Amino acid sequence: MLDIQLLRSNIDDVAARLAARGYQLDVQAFNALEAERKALQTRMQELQAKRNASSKQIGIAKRNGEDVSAIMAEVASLGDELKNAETGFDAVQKQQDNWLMSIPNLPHESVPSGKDENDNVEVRRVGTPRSFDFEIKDHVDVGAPLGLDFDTGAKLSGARFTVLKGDIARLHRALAQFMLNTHTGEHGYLEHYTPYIVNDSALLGTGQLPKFAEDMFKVTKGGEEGTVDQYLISTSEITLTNTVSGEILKAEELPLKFTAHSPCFRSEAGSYGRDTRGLIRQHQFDKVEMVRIEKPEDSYAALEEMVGHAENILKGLGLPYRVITLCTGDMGFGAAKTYDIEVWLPAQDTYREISSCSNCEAFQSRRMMTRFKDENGKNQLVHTLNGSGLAVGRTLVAVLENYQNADGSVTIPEVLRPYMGGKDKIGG
RNA sequence: GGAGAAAUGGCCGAGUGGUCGAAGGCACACCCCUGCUAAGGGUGCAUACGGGCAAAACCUGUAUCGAGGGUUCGAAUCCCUCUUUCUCCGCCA
Repeated sequence: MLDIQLLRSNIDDVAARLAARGYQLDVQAFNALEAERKALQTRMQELQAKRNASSKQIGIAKRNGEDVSAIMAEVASLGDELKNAETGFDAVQKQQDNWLMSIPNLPHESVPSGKDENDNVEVRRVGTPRSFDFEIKDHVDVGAPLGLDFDTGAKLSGARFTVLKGDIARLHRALAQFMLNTHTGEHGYLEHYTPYIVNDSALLGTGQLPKFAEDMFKVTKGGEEGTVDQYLISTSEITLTNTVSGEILKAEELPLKFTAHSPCFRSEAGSYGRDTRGLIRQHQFDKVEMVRIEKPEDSYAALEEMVGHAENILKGLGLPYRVITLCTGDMGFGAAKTYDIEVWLPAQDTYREISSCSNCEAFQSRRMMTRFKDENGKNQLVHTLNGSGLAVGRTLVAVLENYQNADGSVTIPEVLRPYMGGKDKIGG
């Protein structure tokens, strides 16, 4: 959520910055709504003040045993007018809130401007794609004999669900373990285990709602709609970030660095026909997530550091990758700046996204009301960051493709072998 | 699932219809006093939004005592619904 004060004082500037990310801010509509709000609020508050003053007088008069019928009559006449003013104000306020909640974040000044993914800027490439002296297979064909089973997944749950069996299930688990151990042991993140079902308030906090309900899986308890809507998490960014919603943190507690391994559920609405083959785009996939709660002045250094933490996983696994800065037009709703990490997939002969690290600045904390007390004792909104470290399913894809051998086996990256009972390869 | 109790400021805790945004204590900040320590005295100390202001300081208004509704001229206090916590019973991995 943007600061409404900024909209009030600098709306043209805000509109221009939003235009860079392809969002048309309706300045006129805002100004009209704002004028209406101001008039209604002033009127309402005047009436409330009048009522409060009269009620106070009644109290005093009664205590002194005086006659109060005159004041009673006077204040009674306020009733309807006050009720109307309150109703009107509430309606406008709600309209303004909903609208505000649907405006994306402002891009940071360092973000390259551009229209779509073609305007993203490559920052660096690390590692050299391996050259193969045999006909390579994609991960679907490499994985099939090892226990990668799309048919059974489809039988159980439909398209975009998969069953992993045997060594490949273990490899999948090994990847998550390696990531989690690295982030907790070497990067200083606190491991969390969190719910996979959350209330809508959490999704409002991190920005999945109100705008992106169609991307989520909604769940019901016993088949009945409860008093609050609940959803499967699409990322543990939601739970990790919302652990501090509504809190006023102490400055010395910051930064907070959280990590969790969780499944992610995404309806993938609107992606029919895209990445239908294989594990790339699933309704359910695992991810190890990093979340950081930072002081504003530290958040951009933290973003760089967190990208480095995600990169360390790829370096450890020996997978070639590149880091790109998303342009203004390609960033997600809540991000002020995003780096994507793309891993080399030899069968696709291209780099594919495997991590996304974003600084949301105060966009989420303003929605969640997460603040900290600064040196002057003032409450300031924190900055929130999140990043995949990494998407486990896609990492599995990358390992299968990059480490495949001519005989159909897959070499296990060195760092994973302790998790694989010491094996150096599977299959073949 | 059943029965009961509870939810108040950073924390503890008083407050059952009227100068209550809320006593008191703790914590915290500043000042005074005290030759250390401890104790004592004073002052300050919730949040959001609106208006005044170019802005800060400040002044002022409104709202907020788990959430949402209701009764009333007036609600922390009464009524309803919900949420959460605790105790007991049942069920269950």
